Amino acid sequence: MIRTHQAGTLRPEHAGQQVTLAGWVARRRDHGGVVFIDLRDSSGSAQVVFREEDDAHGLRSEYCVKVVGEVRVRPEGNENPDIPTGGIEVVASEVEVLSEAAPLPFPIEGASGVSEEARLKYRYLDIRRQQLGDALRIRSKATYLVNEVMNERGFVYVETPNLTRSTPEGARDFLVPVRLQPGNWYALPQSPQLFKQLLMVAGLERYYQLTKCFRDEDLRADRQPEFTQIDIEMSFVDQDDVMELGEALIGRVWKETLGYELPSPLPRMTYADAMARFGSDKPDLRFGCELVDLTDYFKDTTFRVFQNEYVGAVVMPGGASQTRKELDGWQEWAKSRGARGLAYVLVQEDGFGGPVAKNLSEAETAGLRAATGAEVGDAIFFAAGARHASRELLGAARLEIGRRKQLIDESQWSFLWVVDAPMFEDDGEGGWTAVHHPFTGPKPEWSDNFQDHPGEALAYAYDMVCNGMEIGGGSIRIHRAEMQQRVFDVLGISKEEAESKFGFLLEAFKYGPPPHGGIAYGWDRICMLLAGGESIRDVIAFPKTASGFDPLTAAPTPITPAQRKEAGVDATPKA
RNA sequence: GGUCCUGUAGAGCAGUUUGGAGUGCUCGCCACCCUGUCAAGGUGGAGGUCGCGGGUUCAAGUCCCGUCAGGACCGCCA
Repeated sequence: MIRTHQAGTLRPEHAGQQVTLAGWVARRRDHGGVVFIDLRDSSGSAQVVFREEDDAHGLRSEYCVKVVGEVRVRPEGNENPDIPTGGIEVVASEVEVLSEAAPLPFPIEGASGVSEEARLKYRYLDIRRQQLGDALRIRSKATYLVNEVMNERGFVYVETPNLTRSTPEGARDFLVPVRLQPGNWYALPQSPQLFKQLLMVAGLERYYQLTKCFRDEDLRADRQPEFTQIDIEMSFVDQDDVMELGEALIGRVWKETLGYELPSPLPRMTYADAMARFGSDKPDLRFGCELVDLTDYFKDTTFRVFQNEYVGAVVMPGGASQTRKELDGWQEWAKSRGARGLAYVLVQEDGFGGPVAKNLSEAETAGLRAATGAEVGDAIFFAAGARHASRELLGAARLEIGRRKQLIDESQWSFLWVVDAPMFEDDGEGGWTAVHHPFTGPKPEWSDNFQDHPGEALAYAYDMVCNGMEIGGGSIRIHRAEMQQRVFDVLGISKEEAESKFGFLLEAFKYGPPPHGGIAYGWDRICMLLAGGESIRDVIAFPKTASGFDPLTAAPTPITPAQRKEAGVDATPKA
């Protein structure tokens, strides 16, 4: 090794030792006769002192240097209690510049306000900064913990292919041309879903993998075109078994990275409750402002807007003092979400304000505060219309209220399971579509008759939710051909279609498939939560921008005509 | 596909409402001074395609149109 010690590990007990350090010039304080350099390596940093004759004036930020010197306790009064190595300094006797650094595109030390574009282009410098470096270290630590827990529990780590076949359902596939078979294409997996079920047929019983998944959809703060899942599948299990494992896994990760003890067992909420109370299938329980169902309350109303399948409300504490501009802003906000607007009343000392108030009868206004729990000074937002859409609107309004009024306690963790989601939802064209995926089983009580009531049947599925974010989701799968056929029937998938899309899975299920179920956790999102990031880009070493561009490598790039020809991009597949 | 925000020196910003000389701030960079700092300090200096293209105007960073890039959201993401 070039060095004998790591800078961040030096303490007063090292005093008197001759050490060799290697790292980067973090900060320099040049006093002419004496020069201080903070030498940083992956362990932290330590102050190195040079005297005039050492000629350290030429050292610049982020030069990579080797320093030989003696550790000593700092002179009386010069200790810095704010840093771990503040009790000592290294008196340099020798310095070697291992490599120089050009002027930096942004500071490594100090100020954090740098555009993400610049940070991505010089990602290696961004990672040199403490925040991102720490985030990647937390991610690494958490990854080891996952492997530890899964190993302890007897899971078999299996790698599944990244070059596989396109399955038409779900997200858009990334496609890869195949030179050896011009005109034929691989797809990158959206998840190893079918493979892990095959591994259950294969008798492995317990499978897991930290695996990349690929989906060619528009990006968001919590979505990248390639992302990582902890993919898990288990045989001979019930829902409770998968949930127990998940709690143990996530609990261990939170405990050993953040020292936070997960409540055990985690609270469970049904999908129906979550929608009714929070207008979301992934409720953030860190604050109140629950939705109020006023459908009954307004059942005899003369106000036509409220003569609807569903009328609900959410209260904004202190919302009555909003300016006209702010209240108009809510209308714009609602319209941007595809709603007509967001009716509201303001609860004032002398009655109700706002344009909707005059449409309500005396009897309706009289009980409104009691019905909604609103206090003087609050605003009440209403949504009326189709039940599901109205609740989603109110749920989104609730989150917006939480943000604007800073009701969310960011120091809290709110974990829960959301269970009993519907199996199917209206596809808007008179048919049904799978809420989870077509291999998700019904809850046991629906196993015989889900096909007769597709709108009501509940899936044997579960989502783990943390702070209003879905961090994992799974289900108990169908393992009987007869039941799978009934699901395909509901979804309008013909035998031929099923055969062509999932034939290999159905074939496998002829050979004694065990009952099985599993779950997949969104690893980037989990690491983002652990690292306190605002975007999964904050925990990914080399992420892409919202348009799928990588500013560092400038990928994607055009291909040459020769590459195009060789790859067989334009070839017609043989019949 | 849609809505909104942003783009000014290497970084972060102000200036754009009300058009008038690239006007300014903090940091960084370069030179010099400086023997106890730790966001060191001082003096001086360099550094600009105001994202790009077009238009209006005597005059555009500023107004208009288009476009590109980044970000947030809606659609989408079984």
